[in-house]
Amino acid sequence: MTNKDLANVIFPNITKTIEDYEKEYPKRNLSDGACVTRIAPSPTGFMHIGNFMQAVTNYVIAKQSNGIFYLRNEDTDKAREIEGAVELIIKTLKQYDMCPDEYEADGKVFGNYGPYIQSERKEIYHAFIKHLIEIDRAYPCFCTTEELSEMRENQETMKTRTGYHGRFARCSRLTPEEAIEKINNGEKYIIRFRSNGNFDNKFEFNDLRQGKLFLNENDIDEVIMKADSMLPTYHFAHVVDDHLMRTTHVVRGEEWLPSVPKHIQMFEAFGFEAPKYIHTPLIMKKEGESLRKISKRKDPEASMSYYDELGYPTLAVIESLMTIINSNYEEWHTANPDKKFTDFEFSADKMSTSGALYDLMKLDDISKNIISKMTKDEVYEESLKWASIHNDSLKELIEKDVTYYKNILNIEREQEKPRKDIAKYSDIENLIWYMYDDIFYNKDKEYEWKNITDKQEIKNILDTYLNKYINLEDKETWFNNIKLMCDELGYASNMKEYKKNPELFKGNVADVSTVLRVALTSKSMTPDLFEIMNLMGIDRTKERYSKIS
RNA sequence: GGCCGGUUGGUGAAGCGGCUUAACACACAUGCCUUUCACGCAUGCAUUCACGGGUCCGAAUCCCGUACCGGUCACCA
Repeated sequence: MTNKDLANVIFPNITKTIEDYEKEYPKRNLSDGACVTRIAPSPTGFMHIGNFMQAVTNYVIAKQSNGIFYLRNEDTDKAREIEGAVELIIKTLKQYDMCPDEYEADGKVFGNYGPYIQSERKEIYHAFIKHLIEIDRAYPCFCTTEELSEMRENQETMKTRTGYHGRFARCSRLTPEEAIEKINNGEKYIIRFRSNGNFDNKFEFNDLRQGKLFLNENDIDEVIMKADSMLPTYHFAHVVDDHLMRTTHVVRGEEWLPSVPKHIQMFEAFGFEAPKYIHTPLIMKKEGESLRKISKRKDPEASMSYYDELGYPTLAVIESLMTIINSNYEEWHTANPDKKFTDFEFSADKMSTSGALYDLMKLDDISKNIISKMTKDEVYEESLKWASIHNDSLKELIEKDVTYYKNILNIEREQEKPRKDIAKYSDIENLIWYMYDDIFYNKDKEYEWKNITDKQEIKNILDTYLNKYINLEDKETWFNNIKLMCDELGYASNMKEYKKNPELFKGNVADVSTVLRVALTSKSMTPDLFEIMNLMGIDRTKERYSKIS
């Protein structure tokens, strides 16, 4: 009996050959230099910011080379699969305007290189495994879990390298006859790849980010097909899928680097060219003195839903990630303010080498800049979209009077140097509530008086203002009136003079303005007072001032 | 423990043997401008690149060792 017989015993119904599949999934017809990238999540839960960062990287590489960015659902671990996980990832990608060119969802396949769900590719994997068995590069292994862990313990006490290799690889020495007999006896088995490597040999591997690396050859006979589901392990699926789907660049987490020798070996066994690899740093978080991987349980910001809930513009999240992906992104962006992030020339070797700390402050800064450059209509639309899902009271506020809301947003906006106070849509409510009378009068608030706190003096300023000086014609007249009032009441209307001889005055025009501001809004920090007063109108201003006592 | 990688300010980092008295950005501080805050502008913030040794006329940059940090060693991806 031969390996061919063995292969037929294991896969009696597999008739397609790997050549058939080669023809079915031919090399993609793309322009020179076009990159085919992918995001290959396993559907085990939420969308992690690290996965998302890889998605952004893949997306940028594909888009800027006129290539293809596709999504492959790696659902070979049925035990860990969580329903709806991939749908969430696709939804997130679409939300961020990074929809894959090819993917599969809701029973529909988009693209010619599918299925894009691994559990639907079983037959393909089987054909490839069958081929390996035929050429004696794979074999069934009948070792039980118990035997394997016993072996491991032995290896540990003997202080030898653990794993199924060399003389420890018992089943690798089974003849086809023996193997077939065991199978016929109903013994459970898995399929292992037959390594031809020598751990003491090094080979050169070129990672596009890390550069030249010298890695030990793999000598472990890795499991390539699992017993119960007959589905492939990650390693094998990676080799088959990325070849058949004609992936040119694999961007994946650094945690995969140690298994590169296995993957290279498998590509070689088939005579396939391996893709180019970019192993990306993990996103880290500082905890006390030490760094650790950003974690789903401890760090809410690890989940993409965090940014959604707080209402960060999608572009802000992407750009903040871009600054980690390539730290020269920011400089490029200031030099090319009108270009899209996909136009940025990504270079793998500029990726950071150590684990990046995700900086929420930086995100806020980027986000403030982005929102400040939006028109009032854009902010209105985006904030309403956000509020409709995440904040009922803001939604109500907006819809009560859309024009008024837009006018509020427009204070110090749509000008050359716009105000930057909104980092995320969830900030808005707290920034504008005092513009609404029903909230203003019902809210339990404190007036943030500054230098002038004497009730009598405040009353005096407000009364004088209301009686003689209130004027909303234009900003200049308005402010001139305030200055005139300052002169009358003994406050300095000119800051320079005040600074020269502060003792000559009761205070200055800034102090007086602050009183007018706080009395109107209760806050010492607001956008331009004239515009606020103008928006509210004289009657509402009088009303609010009259409530101060 | 084996293998691989990393270590530049509060943070992200640039630099890859002389152009560095270590870029840029965030944060922070101060000043200016200003009706406050913010915006904007200006200035300051690592005499030093984990530590020790070596190579060299010259090192953050190359080599060796030490320490620390991270990844990985599953029928998980």
